[in-house]
Amino acid sequence: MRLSSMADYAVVAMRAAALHCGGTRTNAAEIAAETGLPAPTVQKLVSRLGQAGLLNSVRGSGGGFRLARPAAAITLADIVEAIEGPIAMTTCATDTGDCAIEGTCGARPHWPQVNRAIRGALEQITLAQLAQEEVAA
Amino acid sequence: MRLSSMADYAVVAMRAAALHCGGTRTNAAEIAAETGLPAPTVQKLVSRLGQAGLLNSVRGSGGGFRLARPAAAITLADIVEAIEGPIAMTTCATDTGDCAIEGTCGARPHWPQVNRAIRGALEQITLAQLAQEEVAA
DNA sequence: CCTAATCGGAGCGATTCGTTCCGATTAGGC
DNA sequence: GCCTAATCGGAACGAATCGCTCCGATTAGG
Repeated sequence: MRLSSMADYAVVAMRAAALHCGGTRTNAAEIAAETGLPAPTVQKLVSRLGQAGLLNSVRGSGGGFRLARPAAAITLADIVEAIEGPIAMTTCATDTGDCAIEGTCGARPHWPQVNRAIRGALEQITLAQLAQEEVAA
Repeated sequence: MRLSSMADYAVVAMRAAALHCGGTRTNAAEIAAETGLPAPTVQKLVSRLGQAGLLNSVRGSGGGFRLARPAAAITLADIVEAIEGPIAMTTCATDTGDCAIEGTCGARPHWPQVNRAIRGALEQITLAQLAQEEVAA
């Protein structure tokens, strides 16, 4: 019920990237300096975020990355899924057959409902909202 | 973003306990047999759940435990908090001062809002709903 | 008073997570 | 056209948490 540190840092890093909203490319070192996160960790984060399609990255000298979509079109659910994989409370919701009590688990049919509720809550928070200084009422 | 196996099992165990709704005491071994969970694990679960006040346990020969409240008055949030502690996406939401980037973390003011949304989603699911065979629309 | 059964807490092993380092790739300068 | 420098991408190591199991404390029943 607590998201991993990597996902936590990813949100912070994405917020920092969003503050470069003018379309100017930034790089991992700059994000690390602005956020105070360890530089290698930021590198790993942008790598994962790039694979997920949230960041467009350019390699080589003078390269860097920028948001692939407007900040308003990126939600917390997108960022969390990019780092942690599908949002699911239980393993049985995504994988099949690896649960020993699958046969007798009467709670299983109810998990999709819970997952939808959680995911819906995260989809309502956009990166644009997080980029604001003040918290919305 | 994925709850621990212990919390997952706790939900299954609590559901099994709720099926003994007639007020009859059950014991850890019985729950283990019904759910297929390892008996020692069930013992640890009921211990934690008893401390949290969700189960009333009676020790000694012929002892056991039963729900401390009606199933409709126990929510997923209660069970998860009993096993995993306070529901919080980030550590900075509960603890203070242990975050290295606390000063520069602009995302921090927004986390309470997220936490409330998640917790609200879990509070809407009661143990009585989980005890039903069919999933509610 | 003794025995048996159950809850409660402590210890160990395994898996995952987080961090760090090194290689592959590409733009810029000579 | 070639070389250099800078950046992303993936792989390996160490640490911490989590999950499982065993043993002791407590209490009802005989």
